[in-house]
Amino acid sequence: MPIKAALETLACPYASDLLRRVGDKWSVSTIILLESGTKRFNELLKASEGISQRILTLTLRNLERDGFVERAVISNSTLHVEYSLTALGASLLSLMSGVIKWADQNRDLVKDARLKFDAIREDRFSSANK
Amino acid sequence: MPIKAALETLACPYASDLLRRVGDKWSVSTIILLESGTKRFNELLKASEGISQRILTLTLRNLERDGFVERAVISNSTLHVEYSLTALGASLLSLMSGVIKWADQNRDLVKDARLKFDAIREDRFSSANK
DNA sequence: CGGTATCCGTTGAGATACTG
DNA sequence: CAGTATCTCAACGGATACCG
Repeated sequence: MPIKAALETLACPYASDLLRRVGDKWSVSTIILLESGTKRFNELLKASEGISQRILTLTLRNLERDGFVERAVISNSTLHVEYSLTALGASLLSLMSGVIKWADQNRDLVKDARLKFDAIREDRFSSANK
Repeated sequence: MPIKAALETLACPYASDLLRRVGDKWSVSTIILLESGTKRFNELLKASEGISQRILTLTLRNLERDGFVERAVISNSTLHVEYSLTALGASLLSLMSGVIKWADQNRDLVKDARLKFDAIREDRFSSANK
């Protein structure tokens, strides 16, 4: 039913918007890291292997902007910033859990499809490439 | 439970992969267009306002490669190509229907969060920009 | 009709160095 | 500690022209 509605209004801008936000390289893994509770910037940095400081900052800002993540500066003597999921972020995470489950259940089908597709393309161009 | 598992294996590559594929500009709307049945290339082109031939081709190739869409060349006198969802593609679409529903239900919360966030940033930089 | 080839501007992402 | 600044490279997306 939601799909029919989306079709009638031609495309579904809100879902596209969401998927583009969450379809970047680090957003989902960051949200997942925050599932187990509040984390500091450097905790997230260490837990996300391969991310740079700059990209983590951008990722967190984007998530914060959409209301999925909350940033709290703890006023101590030393600089201390804590990130946590908002209620909306937790809701998003439970949506993502469905996606994760689906991706896991169907990963072999996707893998096989790719192998098959790439093999055919390989055949088509093998003479030209050689 | 799937999230816990994903956390333990550190990140969820299959879901990230899926979201990046489906997080591009045209994949979801293309899949939605194919929900109502087989479509020809130019039907999809006309139904997707703003897309170019090249991008539609790339979008369809990617969807085909992952096994979500099937391409069939109809051997008539004139060139005729039909695209349709595979079973896997239909399954993906029903997953996406959940995403579409969520995005629709929470769009105001996201919108408000953005307005608030942007207003604060505006304040912070208004003196510098003026 | 259903594509490819080419070019080109914009955005995403990483490395590195510096700072309140 | 938690960022910002700057630079660089690659990927994405669009315009246009051509082709079997």
